[in-house]
Amino acid sequence: MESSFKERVINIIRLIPHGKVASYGQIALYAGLPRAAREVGWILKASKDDMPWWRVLNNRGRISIEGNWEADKGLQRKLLEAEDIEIREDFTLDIEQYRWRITQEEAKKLQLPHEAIERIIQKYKL
DNA sequence: ATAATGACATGTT
DNA sequence: TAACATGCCATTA
Repeated sequence: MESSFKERVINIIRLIPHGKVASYGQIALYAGLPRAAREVGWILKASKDDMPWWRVLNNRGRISIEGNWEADKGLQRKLLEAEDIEIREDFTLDIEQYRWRITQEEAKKLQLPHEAIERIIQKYKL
C-alpha cells in the first residue's frame, strides 16, 4: 500500500542535492506531517534503494543508524564525506552548515499542503 | 481492537 | 551539554 505521504517523502528526499542534508523532522514537515519524523525513518528503511538515504540525518546532526545497521553507518559517513561533508569521529556534524532548504518552486511542484508551506516558512524560512 | 516498537523531535531537568 | 520524558503515527505483534 502506498500512501500519498510516503510518496511525498520519497519525492522530497530525491530533491536533496549533492552535498546537502536534511533531518527526518524536516522531511516530515515538508510532507505535511510535522510530527511524523519516525515515519520518515520507516520509509527510508523500506525504500533505501530508491533515494539518497544517506542525506537524511537526525536534527542533532547525528547519523542515527545503530544496532544491526552498523555496517551502513560507516557507509553513510563514507558517502557523506564523498560529498565534501565533514563528519566528526563520533558520527556527528554541523547540520546547519549543510542543511538543504526546499525552494518555493519545488514545494509548488510537489503540491505540498498549504499548511506545510506555512510551517516551513515559519521554521526554516523557505 | 489493543499494545508495543521505531534509522525521530522537542521541551524539561 | 547530556539524560530523561512525552508526543507522533505507521507498522507489527
